[in-house]
Amino acid sequence: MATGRTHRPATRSRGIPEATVARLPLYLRALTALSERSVPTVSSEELAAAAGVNSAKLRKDFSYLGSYGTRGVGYDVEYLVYQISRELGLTQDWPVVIVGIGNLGAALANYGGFASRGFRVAALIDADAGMAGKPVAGIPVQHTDELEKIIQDDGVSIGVIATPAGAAQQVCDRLVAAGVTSILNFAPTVLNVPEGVDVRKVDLSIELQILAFHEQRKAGEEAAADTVVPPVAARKQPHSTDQGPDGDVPAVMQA
Amino acid sequence: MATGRTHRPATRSRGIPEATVARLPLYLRALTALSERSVPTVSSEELAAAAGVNSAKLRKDFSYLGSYGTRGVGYDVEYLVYQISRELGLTQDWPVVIVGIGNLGAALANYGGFASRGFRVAALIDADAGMAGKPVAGIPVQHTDELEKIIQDDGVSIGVIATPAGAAQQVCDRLVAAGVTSILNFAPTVLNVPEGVDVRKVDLSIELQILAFHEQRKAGEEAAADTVVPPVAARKQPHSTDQGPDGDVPAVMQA
DNA sequence: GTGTGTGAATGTCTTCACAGCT
DNA sequence: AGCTGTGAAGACATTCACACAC
Repeated sequence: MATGRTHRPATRSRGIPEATVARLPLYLRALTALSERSVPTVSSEELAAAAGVNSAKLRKDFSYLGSYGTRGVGYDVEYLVYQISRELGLTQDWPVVIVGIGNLGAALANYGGFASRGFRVAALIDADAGMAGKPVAGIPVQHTDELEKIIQDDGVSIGVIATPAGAAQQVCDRLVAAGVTSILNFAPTVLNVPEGVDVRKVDLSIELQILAFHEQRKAGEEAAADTVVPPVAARKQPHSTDQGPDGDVPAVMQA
Repeated sequence: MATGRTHRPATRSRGIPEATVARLPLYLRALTALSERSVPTVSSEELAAAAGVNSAKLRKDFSYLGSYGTRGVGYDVEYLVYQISRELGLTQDWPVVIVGIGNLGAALANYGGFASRGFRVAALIDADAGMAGKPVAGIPVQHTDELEKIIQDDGVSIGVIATPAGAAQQVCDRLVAAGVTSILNFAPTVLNVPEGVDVRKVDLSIELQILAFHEQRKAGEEAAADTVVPPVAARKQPHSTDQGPDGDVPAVMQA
């Protein structure tokens, strides 16, 4: 699945499943919190609870990275933080441009977790000439004309699109032409990109619609006490919390 | 999987796969665009291209809803819009509260796709008393004290959390206690909720980290021309576009 | 005893390929 | 002739359950 999976035996090969990659940031966040509290080691059970997944999944995930735990003891927090950071490529820092500095763009620029985790806002870009020079989150907004120059000068490979839907494809084309190969798209549009460029999208309205679907389902069920289903007891999740967190199976990897 | 799947044969039962549910909003958006251009019918191939998926997947997805197409012809646009809207529960309108009116909350409040698709912003809530009364997107911000009253009076079942991470769990608890059963969480925290409450999370920093992983991989590959992999040709996606869109396999459905 | 690491089993999603309706 | 709808195959992901290391 990954781009070039060689046929190596199995363990520690290149070839971490996408589902696992999507959870690594979650583990990393939980581990960072533990690290700040100076907790030295953690069991899969504890860490899984903090990350909102179940422990078997977590252990399987970690097994793709290598054998970083100690049987009977658990995982060394600092060591794991480092290993996951490295695996995710966060030991280097990635310059990022944000295009479209409306409320959303400003929110992103102000977002703390940005700078803290290997990302650096290289530039804020907006099409409105009136915004040029105005500082947002301490960084002066620049006009779209500067886009190509900035990307090339700073070696930016990750772009964030926070423009209205109508402008997104055009911005995307310019980003890609200038050398960006990963795009995080907040505009509600499907972007067309050439092969080799990754796109991930974040779409508020889609998330809400999915919630509405489940919400509707719940309402329908109350009325349907005629089916074979015991009122509410039949739900999954036998025991504890397990913030069935979400999932998110990217498979972005495309054209 | 779903809450109470009865053992009925197969077709048109309750039991639309989560992966399908996650794509329905995408189809709906593409169909709405076609509808606005007064296109009467569309083939699975065309619609799939517009939504950024492949046509087999789209047909399979629609088959869970029923047989709404016509062989040799395609799908009736208006009819499909209606059927998908109904399936997603968008024919009723859902009052939503947004808690935390910073840049992000304001961006969400201003987001157009909101009102247009069955959602109505019932209230904007912020803990800062200084913001009370100030209009955002034409709606006056209210203080957190009003939270419970608003939820009960308006019968709000969907809440959006756009607060800082530190406040999120507390806000969540209050939302749930007041009757909210679906939560869209923008704060970078794992929320603990009782069984029966759905949580979806949107997390900028996680998305960026996933992009960084793939970005790093690309960089590594260029150097690794020693493996059995032809430089760049081995990538998937044999032919056309197919905005390998993303995926997103929720499985939220839990406690 | 305790908790990791992992084969094997199960479940879910995607893709193929073609029968069957229009 | 064209395009949908869907069984069957394959890929992927999760969960189980236990051997093994500490």
